[in-house]
Order: sequence, then structure tokens, then C-alpha cells
Amino acid sequence: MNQRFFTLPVEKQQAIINAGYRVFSQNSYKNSPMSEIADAAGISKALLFHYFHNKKELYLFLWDKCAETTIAYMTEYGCYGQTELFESMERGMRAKMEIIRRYPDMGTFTIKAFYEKDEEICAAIQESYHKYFNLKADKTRLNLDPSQFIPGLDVAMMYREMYWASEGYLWEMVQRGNVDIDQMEKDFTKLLAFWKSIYLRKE
Amino acid sequence: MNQRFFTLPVEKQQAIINAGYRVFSQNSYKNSPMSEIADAAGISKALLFHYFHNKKELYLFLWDKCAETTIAYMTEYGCYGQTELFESMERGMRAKMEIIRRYPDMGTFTIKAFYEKDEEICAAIQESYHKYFNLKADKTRLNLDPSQFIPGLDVAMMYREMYWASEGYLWEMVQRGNVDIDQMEKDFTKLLAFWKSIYLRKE
DNA sequence: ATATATTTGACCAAATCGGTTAATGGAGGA
DNA sequence: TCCTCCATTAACCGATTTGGTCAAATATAT
Repeated sequence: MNQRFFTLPVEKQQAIINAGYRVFSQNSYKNSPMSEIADAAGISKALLFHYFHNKKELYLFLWDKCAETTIAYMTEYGCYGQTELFESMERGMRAKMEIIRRYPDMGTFTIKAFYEKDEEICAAIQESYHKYFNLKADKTRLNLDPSQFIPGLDVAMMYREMYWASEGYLWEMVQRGNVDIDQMEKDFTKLLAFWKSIYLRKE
Repeated sequence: MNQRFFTLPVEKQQAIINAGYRVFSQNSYKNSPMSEIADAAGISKALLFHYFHNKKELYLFLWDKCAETTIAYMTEYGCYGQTELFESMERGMRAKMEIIRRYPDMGTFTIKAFYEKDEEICAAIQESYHKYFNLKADKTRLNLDPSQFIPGLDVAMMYREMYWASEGYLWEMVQRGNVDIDQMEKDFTKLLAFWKSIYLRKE
């Protein structure tokens, strides 16, 4: 790709990136026209091809950007090395919401890219999968000492359930189109308080 | 549309319907080629146009089929008029899983269609929205007498949380591609038991 | 064999695709 | 003021694909 892309104003870079995420997340690779991405970014198709020499290059750039961005935000929000369950959950959620704020369609793109069938790119995607493999939450470090929870609680099940609920919530929000981050903050704070109120052992 | 479509063997009808749901749920309306749908259904493009005279007609047929199917399954599984919370939750989930078994991509199509921007169809979609509006779970009939739950429980929050978790779970499964209904049954049974174990007041 | 219904390959004009090229226009330095 | 440089684009390219048609081929039933 053309390195001059990085000298563009950041807002313009993000406009192009988000346009790519949007179109690629709403269509298969084959059925995602470069012209539509250019339109969504507010630039001409020729300029898009000036920065990314072909469609595959743009797609793989966006793919790498996913891993890079995720790691960056997870690090910034101190998600790694957490030992306390709810603290870990909260930091993870805040990192995710911040990513959604900057790149609303990145999450959807990531999943779609992972399952993309087109032979022109699926090889390259699967090859670099290890970049994502590393991110898998290191639950091993979590302190899941049962004594902090209500007696007889199935801790593993609780963990899965909380994960599904937060995914379901985020998915509902993203699907809706324009995401209201402030509302999401409030909702998630309430959700977290709710979890604590029912799962933690009361004195 | 050509009424002879309904004289086809049911499996063939479903193959065509599922092909439509698949392609339309993975691409925007404009970027969904009829040829791709025909290929996915295992028939020729000409035959597809024989049953559905144009793309819009097929799309709107599939849209109506969503509402019709949902109502049919919800009725069959006795989802309406339930008063007990977990019973209602279980029946709803089983109906949804059964829909996924027959039409794996219908749910994704429904949401995508609802937010579709293409002016050729978005008018027609929004117009017939009332068909879906009726389905909204009639929570009013639910018996949410707090005495059955653990003391101090935020019942509304519990309800939302359970909804998000089941949506998040289903979404994860559908996204994965080939859905394993048996596994889903097991997972959901465990999930339901878990909810009861933590939310219901113990004697 | 004949009549009828199902299914398709081949075809169409028009649009769109990924990608290129030559030109435009504006900012900065001399 | 003129020149250079570079971001930006309109116009263009050949190739492919699009939504949609049609006549012919095939299967089915009588």
C-alpha cells in the first residue's frame, strides 16, 4: 500500500477505514464494490486506488488493523493480567465500547472476515489468525475463588452467561445503526451492578 | 409471483427460500445477485425468475415469510398467553431454535431487511412493519409477582439480561455457520436451569 | 405418441466491476 | 510571479456481471 496514506489527517484516515469496515461488513468480499467504499468515505474511487493498489490489499490492511486496534485498546484499558472477575469484565467492556466508538463496524467485519469463503483472501486470513489467537482472554489468571460468590454457584456457567449477555447487548446496539455510546455506558454500568448484586456473597 | 412455486416439493421450496435468506443476509439488497441465489439453491437462474418475476418480488416474499413463519412457530410452541416467566422463556427459545433449524439465516435476514436503506424496497418494508409489531412479547400477561424470586431482585433487569444472553448465544451459534441444534438444546437447558437456580427463591 | 409442465443454456442490452491515465487545482518555495 | 510538487479527480478502459427473456430441451402424465 501507499505509505502516504498515513500522512493524511487522522479523521480522513478513519473515514476511509470506517467506510471499508462498513461496506465489507455488509457484503461478502466479492460483492463489496470499491466504488461504494469510496463513496462512503467521501472520496473518489481513483484516490482510494491511489492509497490501496487493489481491493485485496485494502481488505487485508483492514484485517490487520483489527488485531492491531484490539490489542492497542485492550492494553490501554488494562485488560491483560487482571485477576478480579468483575474488574476484568468492566475493563474489557469499556475497551470494546471505545473501539465501537471509533470503528463502529470493526467487530462485525472481524467475524465476517474470519468466516469469509472467497479463495482470494481466506488463505491469507487464516494464516494470520494467530494474531487473534493471542488475544483470547487469559482466564487462567482470574481469581475465581468460589468463596466470594453465593454458595453453590456454577462459576463457569456464570462466566459464559455474562459473556453472552454482553455480546448480545453490544450486537443489539451495533445492529441498530447509530450507536449511542453514552447510553451504552449507563446500561453497562447498571448491568455490572446487577451482576454483582446477585452473584457476590452478601455479608 | 408464480403460484406454482407452492406445488414444488417442500424441500425444494425450502432450498430456494434458504438460498434467498443466505445471500440477502450476507449482502445488501443491491449487491445480492439473483444468480448467486440460484446457485445456492441448486437451480438455474431462469427457473428462479420463473417463480419470482423479479428481485424485488422475491425479496418481499421472503420478508413476508419471516413474519408468517415466526407467528406460526410461536403459536405452535404455545408462546402466546404464557404467564409463567421461565416457561415463557423456554417456549420462546425452543420456537426460535426450531426456526433456525429450518431457516438458519432467517433471523439475520429479518434484521438486515428492517434496516435496509435501498429506496426500492425500504418503503415496502416499513409499511408492513406492523406484522412484526404484533409479535412483540406481551409481557403484560407475565406473572412477575416478586415473591417467587429472591428478595430484592430487580426483575426488569433480570428479564433484559436473560434476553440479551439468549440473543448473544443464538447469534454466536448462527455466526459460526453450521448450527448444531442438539448442542444448542443442551446448552439452553443448562442455561435455563442456571437461571432458575439463581433467581428463584429457595425454600 | 401426444399434450403439458418443468427446467435450462444461450442470449440480450445495460450497468458495473477493478483498475488506469491524464489532467486539474491548490499550496509552498524561489 | 513562476515553478514544482503532490493530492485529487473526471473520464476512460476492457472485461465481467447484472436483471431479465426466450426458445428449446427435458421430464411427466395421459
